[in-house]
Amino acid sequence: MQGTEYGDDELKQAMAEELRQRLIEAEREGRPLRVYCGFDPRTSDLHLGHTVPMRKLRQFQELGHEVIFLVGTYTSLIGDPSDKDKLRPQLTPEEVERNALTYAEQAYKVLDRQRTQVRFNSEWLSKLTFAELIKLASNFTLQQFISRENFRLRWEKGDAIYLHETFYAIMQGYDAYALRADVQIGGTDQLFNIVTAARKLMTYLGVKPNIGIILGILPGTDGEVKMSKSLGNHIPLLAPPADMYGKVMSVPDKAMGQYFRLVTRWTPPEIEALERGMAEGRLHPRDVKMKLAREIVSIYHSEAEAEEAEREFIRIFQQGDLPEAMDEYHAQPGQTLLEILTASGMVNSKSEGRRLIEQRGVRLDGQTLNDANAPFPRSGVLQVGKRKYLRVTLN
RNA sequence: GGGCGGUUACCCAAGUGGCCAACGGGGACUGACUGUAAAUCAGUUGGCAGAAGCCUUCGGAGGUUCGAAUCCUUCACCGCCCA
Repeated sequence: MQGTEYGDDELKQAMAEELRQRLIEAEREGRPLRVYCGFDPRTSDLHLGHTVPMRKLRQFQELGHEVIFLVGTYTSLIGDPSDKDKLRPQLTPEEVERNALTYAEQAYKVLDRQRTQVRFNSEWLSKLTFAELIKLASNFTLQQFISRENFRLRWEKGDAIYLHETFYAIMQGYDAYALRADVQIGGTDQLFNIVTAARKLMTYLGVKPNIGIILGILPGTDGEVKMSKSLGNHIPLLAPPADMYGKVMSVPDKAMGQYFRLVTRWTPPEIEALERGMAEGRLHPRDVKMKLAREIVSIYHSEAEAEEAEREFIRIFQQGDLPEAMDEYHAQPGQTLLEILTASGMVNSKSEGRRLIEQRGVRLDGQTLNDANAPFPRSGVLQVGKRKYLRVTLN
């Protein structure tokens, strides 16, 4: 149960106990547990946050259980209204299909391809009739929804809550029923959907309710809020090794514990040893974070690439050296600094370039440049801000 | 269906005829400090030019005015209250 977070000890114990019972039961029936987690294919760009439930699925897989990777195709067709007033364009079935495939492909960085069933919830949700929906919906009251924190806050703020948003819980509950799931995995934001909605509907429909495994939410690189692409605090799974390493290093110290538990392969005793080491001052947080970064890059790339990324990181940030690879730009004679900055895409506009120059953020081979309109002096490495480099050659 | 209120830059939000490219906060970016950070401090945050200045922006479209984010008309969307 590492990394779980029910926010309620009683619930946690009840779920742990029920899981134990279900395991015994399944054992007796000579079957594995059916474990699933749903994923939203609205985006195809997975990040570390997505891997948290996947990692838990993987553990079940390794213990020989049946794992279902459920793609929420039907949900995506409808379009998630949770971003209040922004109308999301509805995705076409083709787009959803395409996203789903690249999604699953990235998921196999964590999951065992051979032992993963991929299912799409449109399979059964598209066949539900209105009459069936009425019956399902009659299991819930408006009060239940309004008392959920995310709805309550919006309710109190006077923000719109659309009627069909309440369908989400019902749809998800029906997924669990359709799959006859023993266990459903999700983040704390899914607590209501998994524990309340799914269990209620499954019981109503006459099957054994699923057991919820509720995982903590991985904070983004800011260390504060949930990792998400739209907040720009995400670490994409497809990030190159050096970039991934650097992004992990930029995570504030206080969030390290959550990273240890949610996205590494480390065992609880190993994690405890690291934390104790830091608390007692024997281990430097920086070194521990470097170990963390190396671990994460190893998972998604390789041991060798992780070491390479680390060397690169040490060279650039700890020794102030230059990165090995950088973009090149061939300057024309007489071209000004400002022109080169914009033409090479180092800045978005001339105003931005001027601003950076004024702020002493533009350097050529370590020497600050301060004249935007002067012709570029010579070949060399142009650095903009902390981490943008460009090799400029001037004939 | 009726009455009222709202829609401002990446987000929240102030501004109710000129002093508005638009207060403040968050975020982001730059610099200092550092462990790469975080915290802190200083600065920047529409574009063109960088001297003055010009252009585009305050839900959409039109109008009034020397002049509009601010007034009027209309359309769209949202909220509240009443039915």
